[in-house]
Amino acid sequence: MPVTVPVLLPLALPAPYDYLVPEGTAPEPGRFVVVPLGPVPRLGVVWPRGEGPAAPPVDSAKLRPIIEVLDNVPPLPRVSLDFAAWVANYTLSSPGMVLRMMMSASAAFAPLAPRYGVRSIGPPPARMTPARARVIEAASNGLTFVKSSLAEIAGVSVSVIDGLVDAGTLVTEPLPEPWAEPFDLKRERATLNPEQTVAARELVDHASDGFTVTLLDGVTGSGKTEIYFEAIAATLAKGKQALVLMPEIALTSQFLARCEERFGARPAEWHSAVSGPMRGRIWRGIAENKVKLVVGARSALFLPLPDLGLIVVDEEHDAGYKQEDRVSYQARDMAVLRGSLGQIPVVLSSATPSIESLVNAAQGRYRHIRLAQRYHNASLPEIAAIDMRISPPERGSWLSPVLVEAVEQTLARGEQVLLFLNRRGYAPVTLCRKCGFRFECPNCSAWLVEHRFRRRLECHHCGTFAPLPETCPNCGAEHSLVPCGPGVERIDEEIAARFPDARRVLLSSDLTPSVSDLRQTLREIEEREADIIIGTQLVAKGHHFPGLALVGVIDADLGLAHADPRAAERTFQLLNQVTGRAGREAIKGRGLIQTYMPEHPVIRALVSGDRDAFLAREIEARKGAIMPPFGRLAALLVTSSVRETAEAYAREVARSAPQAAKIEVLGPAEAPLSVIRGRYRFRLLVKATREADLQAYLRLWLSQAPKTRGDLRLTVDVDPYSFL
DNA sequence: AATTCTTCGTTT
DNA sequence: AACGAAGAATTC
Repeated sequence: MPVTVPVLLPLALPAPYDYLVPEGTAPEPGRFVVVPLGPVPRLGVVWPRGEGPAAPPVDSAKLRPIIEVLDNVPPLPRVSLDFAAWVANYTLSSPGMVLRMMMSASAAFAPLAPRYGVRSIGPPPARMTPARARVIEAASNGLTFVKSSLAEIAGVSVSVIDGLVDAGTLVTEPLPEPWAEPFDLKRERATLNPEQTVAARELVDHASDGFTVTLLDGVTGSGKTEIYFEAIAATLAKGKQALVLMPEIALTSQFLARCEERFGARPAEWHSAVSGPMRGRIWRGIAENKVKLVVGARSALFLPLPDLGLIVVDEEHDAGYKQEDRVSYQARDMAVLRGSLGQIPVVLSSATPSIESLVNAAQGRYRHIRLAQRYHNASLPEIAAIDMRISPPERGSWLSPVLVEAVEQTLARGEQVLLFLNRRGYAPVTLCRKCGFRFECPNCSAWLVEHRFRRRLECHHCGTFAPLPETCPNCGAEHSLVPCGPGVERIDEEIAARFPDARRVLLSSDLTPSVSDLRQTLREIEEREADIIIGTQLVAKGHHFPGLALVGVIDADLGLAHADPRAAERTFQLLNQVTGRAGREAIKGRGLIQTYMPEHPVIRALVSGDRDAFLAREIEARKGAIMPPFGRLAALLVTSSVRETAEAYAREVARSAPQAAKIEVLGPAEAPLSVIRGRYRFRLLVKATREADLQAYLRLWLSQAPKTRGDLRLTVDVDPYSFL
């Protein structure tokens, strides 16, 4: 009888494949192995026998032996294997694709090239120069430096360093890993106010209870970070690993600095902008249980943390936690699942918690800690709506006179202003005044957005761009093209004209694509090197600007126009978060919201600060409609380059839907964004009650649905967030 | 996901 | 009959 083990490959396959192992050896589950797949060797992971979906037994003649067992790479911990199986099961994706996410650090599987640095060892060079002296001075503390950074500190070129290495003054040696430095848990912590102390105590006291979920729900500026720092400290003190998830990578820099202040060492950072070789080192450090604190984007959830003791999800309400492409998952929900598998506490932190989390707290599934006070007794910003029907902006302007005056007063006091508009570019639509032609994306059902800095028209859905022509492409008229509506670039233009002496910063993801540039800009704002910040939601999320006194929302109605069931909740969260940036410590904050519907419940809730009444209404509405979290949703998306093909197939799929109690199938309906990248889109929506087994239903349905053919694609999104 | 196999239409 | 492109099937 040949001895085999199941091996899961990071591919979209339904189950692991069996491979032969030499007699007497049995690589344990989680071990990385190289196996032949067809003509090519591939990296895979030994899977536990009998877990998850199994392929039908295979002809023993087909079995091929494992090529190599990677004993030098730390294996995936058992909990990661379980997690992969659960996530695959929950999201209806293949376990291989979840494994792929866990292996997204190819450098971790190659032999590690140690990084080298230089260290000063003494004898000064025979020939001394001013440049050399500066280097010796800079390196006099005896630490090992990365060559380029030492050169930068000393203000010399790298060749000077090389010269000193040749002269024997500096020596080249392997750099210690950044996490080799131990955390200093005895450091003096920030003084917590009584409310914070109680909250921190509660978190720390329950840290050993195994799996618990705590919703840390505190107004902006209430010091939630300081509170969960206590839980992190307690976790690190036990020698366990802690994971902090953040929705936006740009936010992590301020968090890293605070960690360093609090614990005296930097956590490992994990997101898409971390370089390949660095990913490899961090991945290994984590798998070897040497890295104890990780801060990262949603993908960090799939790191091989063998001794995880705490998960914190910061800004838990943020829609950025939902991944839509490939495996679609909600990182906040998967974090809770990971916590339950690891029997560890999970902390969800937010100033505007998601309705899902609030309901879970209200129903006793989550513990609920509320903080009503701002840290250092700073007061909450005063929020007011500007009724644009009563105080309309002048012609060609987007700012109401009320907002303009408030900006003037704030600048006069030497305080900072933030103007928020969640729309990139200069103008969302450009049309011809003569014939009414509008620029539309050739591949998507969307208007092209004018970007004046880049001097072109762009599609925000597929990325195509074209230069803005001089004449109308339809009627040939000259000087007839007019931009309609504002984007942040247009607000920037207006501010430049109105306040020529103010120092402006325009923050938009397309203008500051590199993380380091963005971090630099955020730092400059913090240092008060700007008076007016104009930005998209990039500025709304988490970053703290100490000098900010006024936040102006240019168009509060933007997010409310959609028929999206979460539109009101999301708009409330976003605007509460962005206005909450105003005023901390010594400065009294103010938020002004431009709107054409000041009577809308979202605007009223923001102005009155009565969050609970607004949320209670939203919760009741969800309950009545059996929408999440009172019911469950899944979306099926059918796409094809031919409209009729997509529609006909979507109907076939709908017809094949099994009958089930407590489950309802709606559609197909043409998606609101009916074409993206040249593909026509039709949607089906599955509504189920909480008791129904949604995944089992979907699996049954998909197994009996007609096969896709040609360029048809069918994707499933469990717990969809976007309805476009 | 990547490669091989199958089918079908076109070319010589 | 030979060739090529496009789609379907297979990989332990």
